Amino acid sequence: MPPFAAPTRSRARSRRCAVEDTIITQRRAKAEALRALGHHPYANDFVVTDRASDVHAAHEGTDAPALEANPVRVGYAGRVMAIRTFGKVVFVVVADASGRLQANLFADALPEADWALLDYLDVGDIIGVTGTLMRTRKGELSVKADHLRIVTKSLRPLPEKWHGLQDVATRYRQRYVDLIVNERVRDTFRVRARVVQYIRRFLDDRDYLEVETPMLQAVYGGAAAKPFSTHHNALDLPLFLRIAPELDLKRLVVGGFHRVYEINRCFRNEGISTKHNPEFTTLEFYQAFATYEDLMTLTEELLNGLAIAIHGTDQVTYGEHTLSFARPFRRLSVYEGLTTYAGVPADKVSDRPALLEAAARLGVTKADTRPLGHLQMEVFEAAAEHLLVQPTFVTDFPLEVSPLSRKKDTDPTLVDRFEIYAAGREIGNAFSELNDSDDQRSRFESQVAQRAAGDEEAHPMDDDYVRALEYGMPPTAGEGIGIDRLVMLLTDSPSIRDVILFPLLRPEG
RNA sequence: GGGCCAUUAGCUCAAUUGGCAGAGCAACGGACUCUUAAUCCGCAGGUUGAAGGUUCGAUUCCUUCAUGGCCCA
Repeated sequence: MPPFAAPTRSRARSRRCAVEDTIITQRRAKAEALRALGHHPYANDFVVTDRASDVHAAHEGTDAPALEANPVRVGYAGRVMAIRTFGKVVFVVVADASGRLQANLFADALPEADWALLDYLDVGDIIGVTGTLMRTRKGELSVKADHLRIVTKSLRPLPEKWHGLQDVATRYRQRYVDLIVNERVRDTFRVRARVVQYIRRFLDDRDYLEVETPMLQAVYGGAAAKPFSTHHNALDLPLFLRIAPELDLKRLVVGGFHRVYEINRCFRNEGISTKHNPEFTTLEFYQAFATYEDLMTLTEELLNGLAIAIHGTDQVTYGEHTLSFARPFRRLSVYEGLTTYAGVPADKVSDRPALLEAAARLGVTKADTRPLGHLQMEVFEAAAEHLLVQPTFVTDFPLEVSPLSRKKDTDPTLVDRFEIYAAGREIGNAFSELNDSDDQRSRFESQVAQRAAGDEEAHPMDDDYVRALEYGMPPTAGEGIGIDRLVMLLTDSPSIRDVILFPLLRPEG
């Protein structure tokens, strides 16, 4: 950085924060005033006995006379989301982790010392309240406070109450603020947790074993992608962050764990978009003595059950679409897709000039140098991918783009593989696994050759994986599902960043 | 990597052809014992993302940069 830049930037920062600083200064002064009154502004001794949502659930139907006749004591704590002052009555909207419950502060019902705290109370503070349940004249179930504590003094002002926080950069950088003020964001991540929980239960119930395999790998593989590189100092060893757990999971199948799965992070050193974050979460599962067709059935069951578990129906709204997860899902072979969507005649799907013509028509560039299978997939993706809105199994992929998949018995140029698409995006990828070790070795060799020819995403050789197959892997089918993309569908989120708590951004200046 | 768009008060947003930079919420001072985005009175808050340029005059036009968004690769 040029030496003259530093003072310019620091001056800009202090200027920008000048007003905010006055608010922080005011609030810090309030915290000091609380200390002077003998109140710890960061006390940790308030006893919480109730949660807002439980209180609402338990007393939803209790009317005002009943609450007066049989007083219900409540002690709860949460963040102040709104303060409405009417002289000797103050209404405070308090949000805890479960929901909101209004505290009604009456001057004649609170100790004088507690009432005095109102002078130092701001929206954003975390308070503890005890009192009895009541209903306001408008009927709101709320707490008539007989004790108020400021448990945590907040120094920074929250975003505006009605519009919340809109600026996406701030929402992602300061997710904690986003979560405080945007209810929908909290819901999204609650759904995400339920999705993962559902999947675990689904697989556990089917006797799959959950495992954890290395994220740091000396040899990466299992997908066509560029890895992150790192280095282990003690071993002086170059390492990669895994791009997929696939090869380790299949080693476990060789070892006798015939049903395994892993839900965890993968890393790909590639571009960022609404569909791509450099680190993302996948489910991968492998089942011995199964075929990719078995996995289509299993996938239908999983996604259908998941939609119903989350939304209560297999019809899921995503943007302008309604996705139907009713079984069975549509099936479409790559060749059918080339004909239907790319206008390639059915007898020309392996004809290079016909594919190049379609590629040119679709605006696919640099297609002419790629092996046939890559060309077919580039044309397919350009023509069809964005149109596959309803859940669709795309089947029968070319061999060249599937170096770990089993060849079709009926056509050795194709493999027993499918990808599941929904909302115009790939959600998952599955195949009958290649367990012929000699075939696998030669597939790796051709990958290495493609790599040498400039394909940075081609697989490197993995001798140990071939050695594992030489011991014999039972016939197996395996699948990977992008958890982030799946959660996007189930939470109606347009960007992957909406379903990742802390998506990657450039550091702040 | 390329194209387009955006960046104005803590937050959400205005600002006519290049002519005094505004509002709501939040804050601050005050009134108010039933509000639900409470209401009312008052007050304060800005080097308009950064650096240059054109101009008597720039939030506005031009260049570069930064950050973000969308589309394409």
